[in-house]
Amino acid sequence: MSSGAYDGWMAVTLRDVAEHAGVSVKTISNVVNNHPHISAAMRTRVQASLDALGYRPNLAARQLKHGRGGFITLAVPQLDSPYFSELASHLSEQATRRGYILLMDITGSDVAHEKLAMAGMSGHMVDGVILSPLALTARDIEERGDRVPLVLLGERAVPQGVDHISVDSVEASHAVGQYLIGLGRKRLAAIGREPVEGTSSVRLRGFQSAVEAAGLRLPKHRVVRVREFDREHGHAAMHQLLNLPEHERPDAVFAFNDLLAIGAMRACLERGVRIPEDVAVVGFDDVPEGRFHTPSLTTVAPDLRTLAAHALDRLILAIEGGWQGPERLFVPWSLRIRESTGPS
Amino acid sequence: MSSGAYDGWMAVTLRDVAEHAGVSVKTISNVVNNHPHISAAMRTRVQASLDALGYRPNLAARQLKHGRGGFITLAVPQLDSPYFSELASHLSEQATRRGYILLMDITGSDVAHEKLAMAGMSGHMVDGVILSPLALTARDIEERGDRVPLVLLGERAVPQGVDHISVDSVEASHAVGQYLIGLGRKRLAAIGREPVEGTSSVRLRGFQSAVEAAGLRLPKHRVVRVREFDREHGHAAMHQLLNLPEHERPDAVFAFNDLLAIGAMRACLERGVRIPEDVAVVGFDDVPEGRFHTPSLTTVAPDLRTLAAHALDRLILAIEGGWQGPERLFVPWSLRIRESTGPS
DNA sequence: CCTCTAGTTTGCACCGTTGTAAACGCATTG
DNA sequence: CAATGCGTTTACAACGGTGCAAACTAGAGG
Repeated sequence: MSSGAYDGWMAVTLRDVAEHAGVSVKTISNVVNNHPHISAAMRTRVQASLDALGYRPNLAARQLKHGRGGFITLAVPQLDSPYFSELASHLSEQATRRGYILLMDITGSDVAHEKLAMAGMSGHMVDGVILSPLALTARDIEERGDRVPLVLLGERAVPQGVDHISVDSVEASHAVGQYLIGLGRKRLAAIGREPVEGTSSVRLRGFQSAVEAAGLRLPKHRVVRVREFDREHGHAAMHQLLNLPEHERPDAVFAFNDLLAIGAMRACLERGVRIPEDVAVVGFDDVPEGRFHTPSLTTVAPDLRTLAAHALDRLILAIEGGWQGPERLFVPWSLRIRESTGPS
Repeated sequence: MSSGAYDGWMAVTLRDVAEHAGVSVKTISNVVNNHPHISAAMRTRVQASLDALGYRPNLAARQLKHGRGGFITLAVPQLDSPYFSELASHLSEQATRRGYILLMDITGSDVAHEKLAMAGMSGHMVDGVILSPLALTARDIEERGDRVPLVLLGERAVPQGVDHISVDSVEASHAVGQYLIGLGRKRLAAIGREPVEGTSSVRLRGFQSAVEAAGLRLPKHRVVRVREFDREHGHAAMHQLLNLPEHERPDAVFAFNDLLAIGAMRACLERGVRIPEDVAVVGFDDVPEGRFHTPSLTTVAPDLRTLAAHALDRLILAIEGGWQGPERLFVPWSLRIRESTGPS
């Protein structure tokens, strides 16, 4: 081969070890995979050669042979958001513990990219996919051709026939609404409505039901639409709310994630609006940043560790052939009350 | 569900396509890799079969054949820190664009894990490693047996003979010192000294040189040691500084990363210390969180995009066999002045 | 002493793809 | 019309590892 990836360094193969130990290739393979029925003498002898040469199995060859790769893809819209990077951390750690390697695929909320990820990305190396869809519709997912094991995360696009894991946003958002109303707040607002069916619609539904159950209203102009769930959009959205006429201005805001909430709080500061005296703010996700923010942020904390565990349970079940049918799982959550809503 | 005749799920191989098109396997391969010297007629005919069957090349086989895997590992101590997740984002995106897939390996600043990562992790699939060492010493790195192409990031452990890329922390920290002194601050402090040679010693050196050049002092008790660079430790460290006797208490603090700074600011709030009036605070990294914090954080912004680009340039050079010897590269940085140090 | 088993070890084919070199056209030439 | 050449297609052998079944050990039993 021409291309000199110079450096005579050549990987040690089973053949090399076999030669060194003076036995057949298959025997080495047997020892490596510790098959039963190997004599103790042989085992130690082979092990010595193995160590001497520093053998490392070639994963590519292995997976080519028995068709499975040991890779799982996590496809998320972005990594540089604390929610996703924390999720990725948990998944990566737990996947490693279970003998899989987690690949990360950043889709950038691009439909084409999400479809590609869903199809198992780059061919046959990927045994399963954990997808947090943002752009994909339920139909897109239903109609996927490939049959790579798939687990969906998050609130968006819930098609039939696919495993789906999330926090129960409706319930949690309902609790947020009740909590704010319990504080005596009357003019509630929400930040984070999106154009498509997804996270926001679910959270809005729960929140709205609590508001209406209390005989209050959540008028359209106090539900602000955003394009992305980041600080900048939260910031802009809050300014919009503060531009409302005095008697319409909110005294409590539920932002559908923490980043939006943090942006919103910044806007309050700029306008001299006090938190929590003038406006109470609640987020969703419990990112570490919210705990150290001034004021610290009241939020819904989903149990990400459990989320990751469930996702891997279901995915590995499907990969290893024990899948019995789709499940819809919810993970625990809790409301973390902090300074942004004042003393309870 | 729909999609015609070929549905029974089995990966489509070159052989299947060859049969379908009535030509040899190699011809299909040629078309897929668009080799020269293929007649237009053949090309369209094969393409038709390719599309009809939905062929996807099997990466495992491909890499088994030509020995290279197309994978790069990024090994970082943690992902759930905004600095690393942002870095990972850039690297992942740029790696994909260059035809490599980025694997992430979270070492948890564990020596053994870092060594493993450095050795190319999981056998032969990984063509190169980008490592941000935290626990490894320069000797560990020098003595590595494997010869997997390696690029180091960050300030720690700079051995001979290995590519190394970072921001020039000494210079940047010097600038931070000068800036604070220029604001009229006299009792400077630093947060983030570590037990071992690394990021902190470099930043401390630059900062200290500026302080001393101005005829001031940076006494030991105003340089606080931390075990980790996170908000909690910054918080504790600042409390420690605020416990100093009145005349020793700092009027300016340089935290060696933004998370420490954010924790420190929280401590100030708790003690009723005003920022920037009583204490000016500066961080390092320019994480998005600092821009939206109250007060927003003055910090050193390294150019992560360039950092990622350089790292990949060097690594891919080594992988593809054009490496001429180690280089030490610095990426641009800038000082972002915000509320935590007041109007300049 | 020979057969039978059970326990070990081995040879071989094959996973899907591609490099190499040889075979096949087909058209241009002497 | 045969010789030459070029562009196109094909057969075959790898890459490294593992499933399968055959081949070899011994020790047990007849």
